[in-house]
Amino acid sequence: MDTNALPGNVLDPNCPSRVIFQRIGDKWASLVIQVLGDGPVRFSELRKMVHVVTPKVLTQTLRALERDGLITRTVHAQVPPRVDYELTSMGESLLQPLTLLRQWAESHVPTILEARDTYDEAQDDLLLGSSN
Amino acid sequence: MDTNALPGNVLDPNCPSRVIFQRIGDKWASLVIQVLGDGPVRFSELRKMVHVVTPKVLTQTLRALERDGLITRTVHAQVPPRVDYELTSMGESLLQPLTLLRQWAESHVPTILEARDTYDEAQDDLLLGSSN
DNA sequence: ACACGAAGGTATCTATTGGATACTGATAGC
DNA sequence: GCTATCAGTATCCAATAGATACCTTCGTGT
Repeated sequence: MDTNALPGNVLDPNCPSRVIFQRIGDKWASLVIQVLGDGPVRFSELRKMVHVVTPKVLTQTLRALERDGLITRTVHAQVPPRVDYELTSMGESLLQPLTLLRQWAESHVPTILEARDTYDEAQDDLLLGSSN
Repeated sequence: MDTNALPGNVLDPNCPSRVIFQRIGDKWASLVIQVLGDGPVRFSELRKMVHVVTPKVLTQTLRALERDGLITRTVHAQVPPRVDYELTSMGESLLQPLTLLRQWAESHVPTILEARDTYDEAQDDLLLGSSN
């Protein structure tokens, strides 16, 4: 009997919502989506904008996002090749929650950096203080 | 509201906001914070609620969140020991954007699963194409 | 006296992932 | 021919996540 007949329970590892939640939180995926918020961008531009990501990892990220229907990949038959990545409407719908999160992060930078300093100093004191 | 001139630019790898943004998106951190949204929880309870996380990784996650001032760690001097983890007010302020993201994920589960099926079938067709 | 169990972790080892770097293939321009 | 461009692969190595075993402290049961 699973306690999660609900469609979404991020705490249940068997629930797809957890996988999806973690895909959104992916190191690069969320950045890519935010970059694409201003319109289609080609591969090499993405690499420059979301620096410093290696081509392998960027490709993996883009494929995963494409597979999940968040972006589209359009190959223009020309040489040198041109490939545009663009948000789908579902991808666009993710923009707002992601932006809120980014704004939270940006507005709390000073507080967090301060907390880190305090924490690190306390750790130093522990190590040096008792000489155990 | 100008989001580009802010001191934080998640696209800049040298900017702390990117590090913080990615800490929020961490696989376990975001789940832990949501669990703590209902009040303090002890270590062993966290392990059960956020399954399946190993103690090592949970400890790493909790330490990182504590260092960033998002949670507090309270040791009760008793045997067996009791350690409670609790959101700080900053941690609580993260709850809402995180909840929005979770709700987005949960509400888009069916669409995404469908997109995956479609994508995977297309890939299969490509691979088998020569023999079709 | 002895062992056991609970809670909150560490220690250690291996599997998976991420990252750096080099390379490919098609073609247009020199 | 030689080179440059673009969108990736291929390969190898380092960093991270995960599985498992173990530690400590003390109250309780036998």
